[in-house]
Parts: sequence; structure tokens; C-alpha cells
Amino acid sequence: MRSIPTADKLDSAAMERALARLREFVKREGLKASEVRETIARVALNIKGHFSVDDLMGQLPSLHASTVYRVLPVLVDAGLLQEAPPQGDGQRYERAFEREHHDHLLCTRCGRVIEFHFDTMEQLERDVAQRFNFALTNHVHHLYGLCSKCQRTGR
Amino acid sequence: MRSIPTADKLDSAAMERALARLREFVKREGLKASEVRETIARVALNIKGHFSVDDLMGQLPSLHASTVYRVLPVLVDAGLLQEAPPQGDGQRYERAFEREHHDHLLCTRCGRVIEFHFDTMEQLERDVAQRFNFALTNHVHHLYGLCSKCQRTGR
DNA sequence: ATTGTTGCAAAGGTTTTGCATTACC
DNA sequence: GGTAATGCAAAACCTTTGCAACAAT
Repeated sequence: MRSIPTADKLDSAAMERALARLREFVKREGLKASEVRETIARVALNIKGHFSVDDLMGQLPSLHASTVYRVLPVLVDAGLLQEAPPQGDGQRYERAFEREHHDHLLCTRCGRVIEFHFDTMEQLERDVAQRFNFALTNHVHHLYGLCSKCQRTGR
Repeated sequence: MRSIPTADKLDSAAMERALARLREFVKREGLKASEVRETIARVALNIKGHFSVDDLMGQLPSLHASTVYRVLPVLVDAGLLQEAPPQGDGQRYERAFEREHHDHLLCTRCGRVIEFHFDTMEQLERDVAQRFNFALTNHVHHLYGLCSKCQRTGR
């Protein structure tokens, strides 16, 4: 079991790989190139950690919400982003591109997020799926509790 | 590892225990008794499986949505209900009272839900929490994929 | 020329809130 | 009498949709 560093800014080479992947996806799906979509991708990929649609729009003041809402699913399908666990209202996202799969440990008091990978757990999930003849496509695994700091700070 | 029967109607003795628990909770919290709240509890506890707020309101035509929305969190806090995995829009619930803790396997094609309990998995979750000094309060663990039937029925 | 993309405004759906009334303690 | 619960209407919130203008193939 090990913790995984939270999503951080991409260096420029990685950003280029991400955009190349997006372009491939766009071509494969018969969509058309778009400067706006790449801008949204660039900004989203540079956000550290989890973000809400609002956080993202705050960094894209010239774009309309409906555009952002329409683009986000494309970025998810292209494998650049993935949905992140809910905290408050609205969908949250995090970078998926060039990150390992991970589960989340979330502090319900302070919002701290620890991301971890645990192979044994993943294996057990595959065991469960096999036992019930499911073909697993993805999973959501969030552990909620109080982090060490918040445990000390009284209730 | 074993599957858990989906929530079913409570027999009348169990229903009485559930209502007793609700009354205790209400007293402990300094709330007041309410016939409406007990009606909502009774109807909710008799729904088999997962349900949406809409499903519930369909069985309580005389009650206002705002009332149901205000009561549901109380029933959750009292331990009668718990949140269930999302399927489509809106929050879903399922009975928690006198049911074992379980995780969910969900078919993304037909909506089939299998509930299972897997001790080893729970132990691993506790291990993760301990490793990061978290005091675990609850967790969400949903496995998504295609059930055996839907795998056979082509894409 | 055709088809996807964007901005805008409007609508959609679920959930929350303010307020007056009613019910409980 | 004081406080919680309820019904109602309105608002809030996030998200989606229709449409016209624009951009890409």
C-alpha cells in the first residue's frame, strides 16, 4: 500500500502528450479541432488536486458555462480527466492523464484528501467481480473519516 | 465473501423496533414526535431495494416534497436509512436498519444491483485508515461493470 | 456544403429556504 | 408558551437544451 502524490501541474512535455492524446481522441470520434477545448484542457490539467466546475470556470472567465459543461465529458472520455469524489455541491474532477489509478481517503472535517494505491484491495475487487460474473469497468472507493489532525482538534 | 439479500419489507415486529429507534433518536436530539415522520419512515422502510426521493413521494401523495426532504436526513441520522449509490438523477436511499453493512456491484447496462459483504476487504480498509492515521466513519465502495447477462447480450 | 462548436438565454431537475400555520411538549 | 414540524411558494443551485452564429473539414 502506498500513497500517491496528488495531481500536480504538468510540465510542458507532458502537457503536449496530453493534448496529442486529446487530438487523437477527437479525430477518432469524428469531432472537430477546437482551440477552446484545448484551452479548457490546458487549464484543467494544470489544476492541482480536485476541482469543481466552478473552480475551473473561475480560471476561464471568457468562456460560457455551457461550453465548459459540454467539454468536460469529452476530456473525461479522452482519458485526460476523471470524476473525483463529491465534496459539497456539484461534480468534481481531477487529472487522470499520466496518473496511477488510486482510491481516496477523505477527511470529513477539513477536506484533506489522501490518495492511495493498494494492490491487494484491487485484487479483492477483481475476486468479487469474478465471483458474481461481472466484467468490471471501474469502481468508486472512498473512505471517509477524520484525519489525524482533526482527531486531535476535539469534535 | 457472500452476497447479501437486498432490503426487503420489514415484518411488523421489526418495524416496531425501527420506530422505537426513531423515537429514541428524536428524544435524544430534542426533537418532537411527529406522525408524519413516522409515516415516512414506515413507507421508506417497506420499499424493497434502492429508491429515489421520487419513488418515495409517489407512495406519499399527500405529503409535500419539502417535508420529505427534511425528514430523510433525520431517518439517515437515526440509522434507519442510508444513502445508496446514484443511478440517474437525485439521491437514492436504502434501508440500513437491521441490515448488514455491504458494498455494491452495479451493472451499468441493466441497473442490476448485487450487494455483498467481504470481510477481508473491510479489514484492508481498516489497514489503510490506520496507516494514514484516519479514524474511519464510513466508506463508499461501488464496483461498476456488466453483469453476466448483459455481457452475453452483445454491446 | 456539411457538420461540429460556441455563446446566449431559457428551461430542466432536484433540493433548499422563508414564512405562516399547526402540532407537540 | 415556546419550539419543532409542516405545507406552500419561491428561490437556489447545478446542469442541460434549443437556437443562431461561427468555425472546421
